[in-house]
Amino acid sequence: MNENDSLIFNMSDRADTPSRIPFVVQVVVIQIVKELMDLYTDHGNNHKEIPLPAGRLHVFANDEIFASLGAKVYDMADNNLRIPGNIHMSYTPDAHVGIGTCIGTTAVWDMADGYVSPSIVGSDIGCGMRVHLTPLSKEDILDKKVRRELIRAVEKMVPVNNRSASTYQDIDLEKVVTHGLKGLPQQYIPDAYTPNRKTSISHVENAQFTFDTDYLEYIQSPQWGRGKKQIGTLGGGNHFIEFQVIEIEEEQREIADKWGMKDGQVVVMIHSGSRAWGAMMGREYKKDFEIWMSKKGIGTRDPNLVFAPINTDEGQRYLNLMYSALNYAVINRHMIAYGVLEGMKEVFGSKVEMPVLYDLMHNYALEEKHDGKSRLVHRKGTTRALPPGHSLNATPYQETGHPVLIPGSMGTASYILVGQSEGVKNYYSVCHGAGRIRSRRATKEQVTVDEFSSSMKVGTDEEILVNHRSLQTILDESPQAYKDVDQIIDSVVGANLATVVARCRPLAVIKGV
DNA sequence: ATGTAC
Repeated sequence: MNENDSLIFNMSDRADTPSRIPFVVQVVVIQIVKELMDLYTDHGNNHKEIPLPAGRLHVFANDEIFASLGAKVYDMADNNLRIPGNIHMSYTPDAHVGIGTCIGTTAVWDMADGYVSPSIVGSDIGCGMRVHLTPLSKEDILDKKVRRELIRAVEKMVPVNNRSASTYQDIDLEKVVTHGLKGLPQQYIPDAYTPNRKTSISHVENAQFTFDTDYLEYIQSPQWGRGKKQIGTLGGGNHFIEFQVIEIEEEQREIADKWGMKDGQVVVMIHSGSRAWGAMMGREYKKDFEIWMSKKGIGTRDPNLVFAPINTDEGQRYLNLMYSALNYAVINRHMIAYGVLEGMKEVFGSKVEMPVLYDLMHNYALEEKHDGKSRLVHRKGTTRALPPGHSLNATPYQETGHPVLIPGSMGTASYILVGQSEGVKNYYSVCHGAGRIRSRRATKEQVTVDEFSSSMKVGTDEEILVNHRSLQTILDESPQAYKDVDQIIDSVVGANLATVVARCRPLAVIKGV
């Protein structure tokens, strides 16, 4: 992609991010930023530092990806840097324009006197990834008939249509948003998730986020109904369930062994979030922040970017309720996986085990200790990648560091990485995926179904099977909508933020609508 | 991303 293309893309994205300042002024801003872009410092190892008018932006990208970033993403970073007291702001190579803040942003404030921004967390709070290992190898599901059967069996348990209701009526919503995985009935923490029942939830990043439950009183009654109805449902857009086959990276074979991963093994990768529960939170509390800002006379160049100090009623209400959405997202992925396990049992027999490898998020703000200080780390489309030995690692991963789950696109590859100690320079944040190069609308206009189906190898023995009769309905999720994931991985590996443990190629894909 | 918002 050349620079002109990226500029056109970013200009057309303006429609999604309306701004109250006149168009002419925006052009001037972009030109100022463009001049400053030439003044960036190159630290080497895919790490660039850009002196924007409002502060410094770190960019972790190889030269090719760096050259493809349009002016609009720098304009957005400049807006975000205007929030007082920012300590660190960065882009991972998958950075692209989002609402108020780019996807691919890591932004940090001190807990003591810092700010929180629902715009930097983004709309799908707690959205993230989960991977389960299976006892199957590629040969077991190469037959298309078997894969079709598997897709059908999973769809019986995991609703993929927007309005279909949860399979589970015996889950107490208040319990799970309060206690996370610990609030689930015991039968949903099956032995088959792990050889040892006791460890199954210690494998995930956070089994429970604690918060002041008095704030749950702010949740309106329709939300409780909707939340209950959507437990264990997939959602639409980029959310998916994939059956993938893994190839271990030679140099990391030792870690792969410890994680129980083998060459040619089939794994289940899940991408989903907090559904309507978290979406409501973002919408509802954005209003709170707007009122706070107008009371204080604080304006922004982008009305979609709202923020308030952590130590305000508004900040506290948002943070506490955001944690309920993180709990929702984790149990939602857990229950999706439970549905997949039931589907697997139907096809491969009741003895199938499906241990969870890991579950982690890429949209949230979390209090973390850095340099001995408590800081609020916002990750909007970035993934935490803790290095070996870091004390925040989940118990089974203390020694190795935890698996970092990075989806590609449905026609390419996904990756499992592990963090590096040098990642401290970016608050241990890496990319969250390939990142879009085209908006949904632009993809539908520019990519044909033929191009899409040829990248899915339709009609060949290597065909990646999809649960949709026609690819037309999910055209905006075609591989052509995304950056080249190999370039993204090359960027973070070259920046010494993480290394590759395994490459995962899709064999079957389940998408929502 | 979202029973796609006012």
